[in-house]
Amino acid sequence: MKIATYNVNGVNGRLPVLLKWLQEADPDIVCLQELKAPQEKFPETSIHEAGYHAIWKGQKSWNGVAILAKKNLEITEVQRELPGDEDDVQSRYIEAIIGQIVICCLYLPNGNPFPGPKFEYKLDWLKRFKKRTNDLIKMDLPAILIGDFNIIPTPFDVHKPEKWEDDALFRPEVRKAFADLLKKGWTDSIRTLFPEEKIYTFWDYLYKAYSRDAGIRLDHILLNPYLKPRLQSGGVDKHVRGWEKSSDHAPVWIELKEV
DNA sequence: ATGGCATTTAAAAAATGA
Repeated sequence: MKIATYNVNGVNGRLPVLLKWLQEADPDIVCLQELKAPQEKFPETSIHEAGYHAIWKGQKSWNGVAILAKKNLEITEVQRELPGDEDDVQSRYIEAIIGQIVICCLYLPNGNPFPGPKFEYKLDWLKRFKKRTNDLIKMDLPAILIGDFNIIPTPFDVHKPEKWEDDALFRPEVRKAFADLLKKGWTDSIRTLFPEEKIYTFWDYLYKAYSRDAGIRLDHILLNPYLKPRLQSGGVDKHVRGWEKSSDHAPVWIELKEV
């Protein structure tokens, strides 16, 4: 079972890139972030023709998340928002059970500029997320937290850490939130597979960041203790970032052993 | 130290991103 996450940065603007990658990578389950499309503008037909069905939560202009699965895999939707704030109108969370695994697809708030209300929103979102993930650990089910966390977990995950000290992606508060998840028993699958390697998932469009490999690692796949023993392989499809009209993120994927 | 890029919405320029 191959499971991937990809911040597409506009699902319609990037549709050719998304379809090309789907065909090449052939994942069973894909979580998408930053659809940047209202609910009715999700390219359902094209996704279908590519061999997938999907659930999604859109929003005009910004945010938006989706879960795609091969048509032979049933998708049972569990949540279409992160519980805990009825006034939160941003489409950043969708959760489903597929192949007996709980898949939590998330697009965590960016939080910049720090300090300010956007950073406070990020911290609040993290608080709600912590509650949800603690509930999931208690439920004794295989579960994955997957998506664009907008968190650089450690200085090793950024090209020039000194330039990011006051950035909302790297602030101690959010790094601690990520570290707390690991402490609770979630496994950072990519870092576990490649403990010593420089691995990035995002390269800015500016400054020739991709050709200089000046990146950051923001997109993560966390496994609960039930799933950890099934982790087989994984990686970042870095070359996709070099394609014409690509997102500024690259797809990240893992493979799980069948039970 | 500044600006450099790219999306959406909507018809120019603003908001957002990381």
